Amino acid sequence: MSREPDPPELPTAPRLDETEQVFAALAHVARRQIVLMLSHFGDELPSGYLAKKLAHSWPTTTRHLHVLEAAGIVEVRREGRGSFYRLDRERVRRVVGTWLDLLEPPAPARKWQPKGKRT
Amino acid sequence: MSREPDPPELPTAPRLDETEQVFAALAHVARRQIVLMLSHFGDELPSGYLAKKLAHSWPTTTRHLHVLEAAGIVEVRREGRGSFYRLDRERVRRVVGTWLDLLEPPAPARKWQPKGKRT
DNA sequence: CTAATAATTAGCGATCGAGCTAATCAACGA
DNA sequence: TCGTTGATTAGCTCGATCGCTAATTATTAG
Repeated sequence: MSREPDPPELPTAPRLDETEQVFAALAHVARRQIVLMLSHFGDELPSGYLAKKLAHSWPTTTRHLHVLEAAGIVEVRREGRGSFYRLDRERVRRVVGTWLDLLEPPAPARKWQPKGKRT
Repeated sequence: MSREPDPPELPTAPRLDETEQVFAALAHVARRQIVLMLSHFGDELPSGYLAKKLAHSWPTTTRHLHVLEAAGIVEVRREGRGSFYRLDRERVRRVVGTWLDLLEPPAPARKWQPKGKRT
């Protein structure tokens, strides 16, 4: 059975811990700024460049980058003495977007009513 | 000039501290659960109902609700000895959604290049 | 080899967040 | 009035997070 050589774009629903990590990572303003900087650039940025912008010390930025990396939000490519970070836009969109979609009100908008009060 | 008597739905861009509060509030799984419960119900839920579901003590739930309220994500209505919480769906959608939209790549996808390396 | 640059790791102090129990407040029912 | 129920407030502890400086690693330049 050789239908598709590789499922190319099946955006599986985010796992629970994925959601956890991504939302936790995005909770800090510095990390959201990093994400936006990477996004605005479209490509990859070196660690030092980000560190300079962030009004924090470089090691602090490094740690934020680690948090983002652990959450799968960014990937790093090492070359020479440089570290180049790249945003996984899809992942952020998928995890956050999917969660946001859950906010749509369900069909008939059930209403809570006090227990044991029937009729 | 009487065009519209009242701007009915001008979703102003989220303020910076709004984004901060909302993202911080959504960073905790229990609070995201509360939001989803409220959303799924469509209407309002009493504090005790939420507390029972959450596998935490009631005071802990109370505090989570306060965080959500401070972020403007939920509103509370007191009646008798009950507290009824309601979700502000629009606010969540607006703040999170707007931020998510910033992730769209800008037009030509600029690329970073090392400084002082011209030509 | 040595100096300089890019980046991370180590480790510290301060603060914040989240959980709990106990105490308190407010409204209702008997 | 008195007890019960719904809910919050007070106060504590533990652990995680965040920021920093100093030290370390690794690569490149001279």
